[in-house]
Amino acid sequence: MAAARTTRRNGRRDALLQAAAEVFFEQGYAATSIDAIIERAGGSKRNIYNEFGNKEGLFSAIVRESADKLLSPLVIEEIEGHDLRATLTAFGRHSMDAYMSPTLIGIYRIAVTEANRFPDLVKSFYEQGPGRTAVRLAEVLEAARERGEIQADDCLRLAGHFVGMTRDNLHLQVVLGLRPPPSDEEAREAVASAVEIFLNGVRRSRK
Amino acid sequence: MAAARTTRRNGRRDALLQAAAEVFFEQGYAATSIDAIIERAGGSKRNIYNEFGNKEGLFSAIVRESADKLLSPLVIEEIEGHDLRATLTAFGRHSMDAYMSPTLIGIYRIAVTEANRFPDLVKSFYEQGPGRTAVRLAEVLEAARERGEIQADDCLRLAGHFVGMTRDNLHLQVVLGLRPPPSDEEAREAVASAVEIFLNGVRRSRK
DNA sequence: GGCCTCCGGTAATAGGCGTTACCATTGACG
DNA sequence: CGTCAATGGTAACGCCTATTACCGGAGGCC
Repeated sequence: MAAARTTRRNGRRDALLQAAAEVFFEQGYAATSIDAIIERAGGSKRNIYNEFGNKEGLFSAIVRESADKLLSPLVIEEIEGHDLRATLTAFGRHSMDAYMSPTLIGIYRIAVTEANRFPDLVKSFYEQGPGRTAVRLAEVLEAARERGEIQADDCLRLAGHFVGMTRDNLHLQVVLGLRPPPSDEEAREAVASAVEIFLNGVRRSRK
Repeated sequence: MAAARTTRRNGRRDALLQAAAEVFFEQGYAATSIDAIIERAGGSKRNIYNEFGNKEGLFSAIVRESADKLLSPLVIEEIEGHDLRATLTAFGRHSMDAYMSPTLIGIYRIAVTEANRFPDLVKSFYEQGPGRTAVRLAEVLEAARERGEIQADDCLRLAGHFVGMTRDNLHLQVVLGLRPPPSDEEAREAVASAVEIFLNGVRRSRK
């Protein structure tokens, strides 16, 4: 059967993706050479060109597959049902973990510079990630608004404020390589503080 | 006198910086060729190598000089003296204008990808820009805390929350090229909304 | 005006890049 | 066991890049 050949091929495919991701995230797209990837993955360039067609194809595959892997739990997971504070806290923690993961930091770094080269890729990355997160959170807030727990004009804007508050300067510093990702403890504190301010800020008593 | 020669030289220097900035911000560091810069600026490569030594020197000069130009008003300007709402609003508007300016967006894009190549440059960029902004805002908040207007544990963290809230997903979308910088009207609304939530959130009455 | 220094344009150098042509090898299949 | 298609390694190609060697000319200085 051809199955053996196929699984070996998939293993090699994964190894290539893994190695390529490392180099791309370290060096950026333009500064990464196919040779450098092969040096890390073993084998020969022919592997890459057989599997992904060219450099752009390889990079697209990386972004698509790692974004899928990292972002889908954020959407699927059901974090409603508790009170708003618990929901926001869980939400904040999940999105913080996702955004600070080395893979997403790497993708973010390249997405930012190569937005011109890969506009579609970047667009779908945003919509599956931060965009969808904000929309999802806006729905939660909308429900709370209907229950009379909070006061709000524009729930989507509010959602943006919340995720912005959790991102903070932390994300910026990590992305710029000025500090390592936060520990669990730091993440917990940052989210708790943001939740507190946010809840107070949008409480029904508001002006 | 050698003055004529010197001013002509400075004019050329500025033209080079200007053209180089455009290309760097459009294409990224690695993908930008010296030839492309010269094509836009006129003259010959020798100009660049005489003036800046090499590609890295040119890029460093761009970042240093435009960061100076854009960020210093944010620090020097005295926006205290009014009540906290007015101060926060002015602060939010100024920082939003700065962060959304094409130049700073361009620098940000490259800083993110080339953090490995220019660690010192990136560090000083952060410290002169977002870092100093947060520290400055923290002082303002600290004063308000001492006056009993707000309740707070960690004013620096609070300051981070505020700037994060104004950055929102807006900054992300602009940086990814998914939308143009906000109009004055949009900026005004976003800042007003953030100020409102923030003020409510940290008000003395807080729990 | 003559000298001399500095500046800027041209073209060369040396290396690196993505991509592909070519060939040896391998492993499935009858 | 022989055939054949797919696979993967090597080396080459053509292009592009940062950097510099060289040289002609312009402008300050005496």
